[in-house]
Amino acid sequence: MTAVSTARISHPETGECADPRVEALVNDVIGRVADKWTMLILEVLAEHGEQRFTRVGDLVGGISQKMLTQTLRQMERDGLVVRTVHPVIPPKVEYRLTDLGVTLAEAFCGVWTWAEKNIDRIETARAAFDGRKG
Amino acid sequence: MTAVSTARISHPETGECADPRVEALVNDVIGRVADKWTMLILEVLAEHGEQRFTRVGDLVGGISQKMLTQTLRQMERDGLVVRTVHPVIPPKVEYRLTDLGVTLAEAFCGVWTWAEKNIDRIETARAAFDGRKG
DNA sequence: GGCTTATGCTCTCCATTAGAAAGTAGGCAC
DNA sequence: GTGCCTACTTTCTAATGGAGAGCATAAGCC
Repeated sequence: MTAVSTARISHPETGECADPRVEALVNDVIGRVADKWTMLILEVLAEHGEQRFTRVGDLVGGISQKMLTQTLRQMERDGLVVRTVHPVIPPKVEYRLTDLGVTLAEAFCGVWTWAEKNIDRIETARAAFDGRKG
Repeated sequence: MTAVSTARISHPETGECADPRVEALVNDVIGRVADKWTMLILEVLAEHGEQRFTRVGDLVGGISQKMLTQTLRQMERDGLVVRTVHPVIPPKVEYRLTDLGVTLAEAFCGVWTWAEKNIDRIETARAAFDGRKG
């Protein structure tokens, strides 16, 4: 929690952020990056290195081609991945993380480990909640 | 990257995950947790401690009441927040993070700091991309 | 007795978005 | 020619998100 407060550069006295402009930008970045597909693709590329379009889709699993194209394009725009087109027939396009993408993947690492460690607690909590209300 | 690989408990040789069942569950958890509003609410509660409904909405900013209710309910179901109803008029309901929620907030801390540190790089990358294609 | 205020939640309507499936391009094997 | 391969692209439909109104409740005021 201390860490989180530090991270947001907040004023503990007022409970408000020092710079609302910075806050807005951070929220915007979070809004883009905290996307299910972005996280999943990031993780796939971090784990498997450079991969081509179809392979990324298979590794992610359950993503439509449209979302795959869209998300990869957005990640390319944000400088998270590099798109390499090999002008051959049939077409071959490879994607790999940039340095920026790698650092983001590392930042998300804590969330992955958290998810793995706490799956049971979440399932338990869910079952308890549903038993109470559902 | 090493860290990420470790996180997913993968087989470096095959590039596949050891247990597809675990992978599916982790992906499911990530799917829920890697939500813009979940992350934002988590951060607000981590930074400001226990808060009531309207205050959470104000602190998050730009969230509709429907989404606020919905996301808080889901977080409660997943055991991330505790919902305390004070039977007074007008109604007063307070939300605070559970231990589980706190640990998740800490896990996300790295992403926040990453976002703050790399806003400039993202904006630069975006401008370059848009200059090239847009 | 009404009228206002306050709060957390719900409901309804409309815009945006995600997903499934079919289509496109273009060289190559048959 | 027919079909294949791959990375998209388009189209159509289903799901989701957001804005705003409504609801329930009761104290406070006139």
